Amino acid sequence: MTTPRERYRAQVRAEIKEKAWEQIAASGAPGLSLNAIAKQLGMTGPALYRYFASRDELITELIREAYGSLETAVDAAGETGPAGLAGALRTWALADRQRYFLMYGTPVPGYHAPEDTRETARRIMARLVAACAQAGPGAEARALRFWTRLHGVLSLELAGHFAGMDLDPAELYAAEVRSLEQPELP
Amino acid sequence: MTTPRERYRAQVRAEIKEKAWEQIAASGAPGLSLNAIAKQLGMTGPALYRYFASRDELITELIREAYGSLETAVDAAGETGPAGLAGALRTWALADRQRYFLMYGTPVPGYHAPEDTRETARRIMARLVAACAQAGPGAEARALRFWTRLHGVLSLELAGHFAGMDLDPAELYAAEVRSLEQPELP
DNA sequence: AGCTTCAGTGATAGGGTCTAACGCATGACG
DNA sequence: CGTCATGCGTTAGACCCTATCACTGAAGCT
Repeated sequence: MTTPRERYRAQVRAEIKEKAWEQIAASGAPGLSLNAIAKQLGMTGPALYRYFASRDELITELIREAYGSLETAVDAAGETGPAGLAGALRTWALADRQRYFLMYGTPVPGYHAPEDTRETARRIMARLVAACAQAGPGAEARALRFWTRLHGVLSLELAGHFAGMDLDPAELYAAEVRSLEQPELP
Repeated sequence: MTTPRERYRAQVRAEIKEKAWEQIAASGAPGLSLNAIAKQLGMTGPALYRYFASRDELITELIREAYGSLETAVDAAGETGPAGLAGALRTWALADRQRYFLMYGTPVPGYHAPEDTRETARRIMARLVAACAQAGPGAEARALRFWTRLHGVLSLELAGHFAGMDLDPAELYAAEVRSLEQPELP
């Protein structure tokens, strides 16, 4: 049973995170400003500290959400095999590139992700291994290659490094997916 | 012929960039502070604006330097073929991970790299294509795979995503290098 | 009805970027 | 060699930011 206070609190927390996502999409994580969020919600800056202990904690919470949403996206791909999973990953990433970079982008020296996101990461990896198991032997190694190769194409595409290169990122991505379906020579 | 003024100016600019690199290595690009740099050099914050028009311009200059240093690293690898080039890339990246992420990390929405760094990037890519040409047909496609696959492993390693996974990043990297040496099935 | 809890406020400290006006030394030049 | 302009570095200040603190007032609870 939730009290009215708790419901209100959850509501405001959700609104803060929503505005935070908008700001991050617009100007990246370093551009996120608690003051600006508060203003958008019609309150003053310090009020937000009722809901998040610090700016870092808010960002950590967003990272948590990002991991969670990737997990549900991967789960939703279900038993569609490696190719289906790869497709789901790409559409998920393209839906919000800054969300992708929040997880896989430039690390902040000294920052360590909380343990629960690392657990989520492990679960996602397990899903990946399971999907690769039905495509041949050596599921772990296959899943690892899957991850690194797709991340390679995806992160470069999302960062805009293919701009002006007369190249279709989707095709490049698809080619890597195909490369993962055939067995690797030692 | 350089005047004393010019020499002094170049010297101070170099010192600023040196301290900037130290700060970036220690706390990432968002943590770079002109005030802190000025203090380290024994002057006050505004003095730095004699040397760089803005914080962004200083960072842009560092990005330029990063591209330049990667180009010289790649050039130094010379005619050692794809494998040698891959090794040079990895040691260059490991030498300063934040430098790598300055080039290939999270992009800032709205920021566009200056044209000369894009030219440097093209030259580096040309080197890569040349190295791949001696390893078989389809040099461009091969070079592209080379780039995306190595970046995939390297960026995940540098960001610490392999931590606690009981896995040797160097071996993973080497495996990808091997994968690039064999011809790809369509 | 009274009391407690807590959301939101303004004030304040301390940091950042960046502009503007000002002293002052140094190099340039007649 | 003396004069003068160039330009380096300063302080002051505008305007951001995060974060803390004491306080007010309303809402919920007993």
